[in-house]
Amino acid sequence: MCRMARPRKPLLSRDRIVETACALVDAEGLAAVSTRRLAAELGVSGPSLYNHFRTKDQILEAVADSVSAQVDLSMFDAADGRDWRTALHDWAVSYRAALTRHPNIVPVLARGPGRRPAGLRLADAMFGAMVDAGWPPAQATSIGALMRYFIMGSALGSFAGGFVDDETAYDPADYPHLGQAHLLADRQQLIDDRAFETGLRALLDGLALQYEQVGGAAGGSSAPAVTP
Amino acid sequence: MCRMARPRKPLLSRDRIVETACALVDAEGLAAVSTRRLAAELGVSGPSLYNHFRTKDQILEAVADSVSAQVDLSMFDAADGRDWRTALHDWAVSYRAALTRHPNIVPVLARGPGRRPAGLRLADAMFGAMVDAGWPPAQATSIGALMRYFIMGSALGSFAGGFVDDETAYDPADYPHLGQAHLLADRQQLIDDRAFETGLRALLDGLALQYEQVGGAAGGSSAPAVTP
DNA sequence: ACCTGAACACCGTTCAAGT
DNA sequence: ACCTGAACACCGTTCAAGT
Repeated sequence: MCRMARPRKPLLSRDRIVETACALVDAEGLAAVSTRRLAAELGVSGPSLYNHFRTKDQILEAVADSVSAQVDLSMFDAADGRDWRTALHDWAVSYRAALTRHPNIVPVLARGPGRRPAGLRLADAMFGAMVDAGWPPAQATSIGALMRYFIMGSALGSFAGGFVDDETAYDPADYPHLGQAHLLADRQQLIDDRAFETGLRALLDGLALQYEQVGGAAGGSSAPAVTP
Repeated sequence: MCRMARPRKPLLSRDRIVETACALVDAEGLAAVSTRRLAAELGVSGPSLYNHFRTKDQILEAVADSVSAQVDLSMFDAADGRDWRTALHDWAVSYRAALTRHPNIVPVLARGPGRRPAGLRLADAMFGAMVDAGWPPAQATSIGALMRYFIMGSALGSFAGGFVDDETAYDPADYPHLGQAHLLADRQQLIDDRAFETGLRALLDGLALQYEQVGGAAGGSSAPAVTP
């Protein structure tokens, strides 16, 4: 039919692999991703993937990075150091929202940014914003770390979902205070949302206290800097 | 030589399997634990394990629970509700210490207590102590959850170790604030320790603020209770 | 350049067989 | 009761072969 020799389009691309892998992880979990299964989902045979990624792990890393890329960083743009608290809050909420949209990939994200570009952009933006806001670099590093602990921990496993949804699971003789624990599974999202908000507020309140002691405001962009 | 027919001791026991599995996880990571490898370490063949555990996952659950059992809970014994802050601090430190002694099993622990006895004892003790200290049950649940987020997150992956130890890894053109990030890998433990202490202090400071608002002290054992 | 089938050295788990 | 070898249906990855 067609006389012109047109180049056949490749069946696969990195983007298509990452998208399909992400959908598979979301739908069936990390364990469901085998190279053969993923390839089948893409309509090719297993080894084909190795033309586009060096290992299966790099596919998962790419999925993780695509999730990191969904985190809003625009709150750090306003170079006004005075509002570090609001920025940190909004960033944390956006970060957690991205993770809870794809909870099954969190264990991969939790390994750290490594060489993943979106993960590094995220770390860079928040560290820079804290330093601009007047936090000493060592403290800004601590804030980056502790926010990460809290956010990853909150997304890694539901607290409520960690209990079994079975009335008879927790004998009051063994665990006198866990009588209602099996109910947690029901209201998972509500309980985890509330705990996250409570913890985030406590964290920010506590950091604000430390910010006063460190005299952070002096380093902000709206005041003369005292540190180099 | 021996005339008496003495019953031959079984080669395996649940305890010996758990101990060996824990040592293997510590030394070589979760990925190194296959039933065949673990069995070889124990001097038996792979399928033998199934006489003592129903699945490989249950072996890992048992390892995780043995780590939970190392967490000190004695600070919750003193039924004196007034010192919830100190108790919570000491508990968090002991919890994290247990996890960082066995970091490779943390992903399993992070799935939640489920039906693991030591994990449930831990949740029960801390929830009970917070309620005794005057926290309303819903708030005590939030505290249990948010402490868990923070502690698990801090143990799950080193923040510092999540960066690559390579001077050329982070181009300042791409990541203007990550110039020193490759140094983090060097001082991993120091940086993570400091971030944990900073975060824990902030969390407790923030919770103390909320405790005042909730009028928590009124429910403590040293004052007349106002709630049923 | 990109995809394939065959192959290698592994997996977790089951089961009939031994003691 | 507890351990074994053989077997099943899988893995991730390599590689020579095709286009």
